[in-house]
Amino acid sequence: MSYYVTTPIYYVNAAPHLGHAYTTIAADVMARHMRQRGEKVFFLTGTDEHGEPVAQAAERAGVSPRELADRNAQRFKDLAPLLEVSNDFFIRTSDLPHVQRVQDVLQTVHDNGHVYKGLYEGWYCPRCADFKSGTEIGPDNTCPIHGIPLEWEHEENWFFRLSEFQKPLEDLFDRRPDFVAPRARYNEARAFIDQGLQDVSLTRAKLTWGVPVPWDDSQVFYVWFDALLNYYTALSYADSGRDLTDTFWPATYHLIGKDILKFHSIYWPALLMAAEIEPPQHLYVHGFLLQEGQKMSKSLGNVIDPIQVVDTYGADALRHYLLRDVTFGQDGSVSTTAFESRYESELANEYGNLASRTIAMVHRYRDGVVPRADLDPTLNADLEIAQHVSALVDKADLTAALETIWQSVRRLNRYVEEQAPWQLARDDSKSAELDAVLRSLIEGLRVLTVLLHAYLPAATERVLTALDQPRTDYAAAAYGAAEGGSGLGELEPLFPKR
RNA sequence: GCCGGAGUAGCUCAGUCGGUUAGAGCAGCGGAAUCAUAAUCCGCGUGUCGGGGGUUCGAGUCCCUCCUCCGGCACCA
Repeated sequence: MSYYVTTPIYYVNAAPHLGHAYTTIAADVMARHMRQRGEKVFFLTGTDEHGEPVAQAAERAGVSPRELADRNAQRFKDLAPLLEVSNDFFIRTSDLPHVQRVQDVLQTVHDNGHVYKGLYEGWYCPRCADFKSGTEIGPDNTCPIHGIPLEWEHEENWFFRLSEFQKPLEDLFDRRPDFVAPRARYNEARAFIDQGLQDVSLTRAKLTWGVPVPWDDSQVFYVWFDALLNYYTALSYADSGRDLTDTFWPATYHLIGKDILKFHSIYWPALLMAAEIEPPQHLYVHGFLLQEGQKMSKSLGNVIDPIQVVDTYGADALRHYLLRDVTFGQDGSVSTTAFESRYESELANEYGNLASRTIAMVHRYRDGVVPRADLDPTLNADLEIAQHVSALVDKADLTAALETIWQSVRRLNRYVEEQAPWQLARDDSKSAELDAVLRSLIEGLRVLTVLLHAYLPAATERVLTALDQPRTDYAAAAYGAAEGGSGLGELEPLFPKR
């Protein structure tokens, strides 16, 4: 089966921050997990580069929009490897093949009769690259997000007949109750549809930094349509010379933040239907990371800097923290003290030290060779959790999946205390017992490490190397999948105390 | 105003179809152990499950109502 997961493309004008890292990490965990299961995976992230704000910033900087975009996109591109993120491609909406493909698709929408010419006017925020209405307009006609004055704009442009898709969208939502998750977000989108859809402006006349409208060269496409199409266009050129569209479309999961729900749950499927392309399978809407009860925002200056955290603690630590401390799908608070606490008590003390003590005991008591003994069956229930974990990841319940694994990490530490191998080692008549305990511990550690691999790619790699059991495929996550007899290497502390 | 979500131990949160004395982690206190990154393990909670009312043999879990916070939409401007 094929599995296609995407992050939103990040607007290139902003600097990468924890929120970007969060979504990207979550998508990466899903992608890595599915690869372990042998699925054919494609994982896409990238940057959204068109629109007025970039053009303006470029002008201020005295460079072309393209040059500015090149410079800023690089920061997002660099973030992925830093976070141990394994995206298969990084799309930029300024990529020529993307631009061409957007034109193709939207030409089809036009040719299918879903586009007409109309007059658009309203209050426009150049930084949002969007017209504003209703409560979106702050006091004295300012943008409530940016606080800057809105500009009254009116222009003739092309409209997309969104209203025609009222019924098709209702049908889509009726037919597929899991189209948008969590449920609360489904309801929210559904409510928006139920109140009646109005046509939306598809193009802009005043902009130059955008995808030109093929049937009207005085216009470019409104940046949102250009941006949404990235999920589809990327497949056509990501793998040079080969079109992956038939393999991976429709996308399995678009991960998005709740702020862009409307575009993804309404405009996007409607647009695809207008182009006679199948809508994606699932949208999964995660929450916001809050600090001291407030949404993180650069302007508030209260952001945990992911680059700094990775620098000090490593990418695994950040990945673990974000998916463990914040229930995926809900808003959650984050703080440096909570981060440090998770790092020390869970990564260093529980998992890291479990690996250290287990491997050390095999070295000390059995010269570093895992005994060929039977496994202790009392651990079966705690270690045969692979199916349960994968079922949770299928639902994008990444926090519950990690919690499930972690229960068993704790179980193994308890097992060490219960069995007290150091006492068995003092009594020659207990030698067989000690063999069984050590073998079971090593095997348990290995199973949990395979399961954790999607979350902690770097640390688990080191553990599996030390165990001389490099397999990470999902079948290897079965208790007993590895035989005894391996010679163990050394393992430096996985998560050293800071 | 309408719709949704949330309100559970000092903190962060689980509680599936209503059912045994309401749970976990963290923090705190006491203890055990010594394989390990002084890492682990055990023990210790008198919580008005936001308030009130109702249904039920039985409600954190269902219904009504009110309060607070968050979000979506609408209205006003």
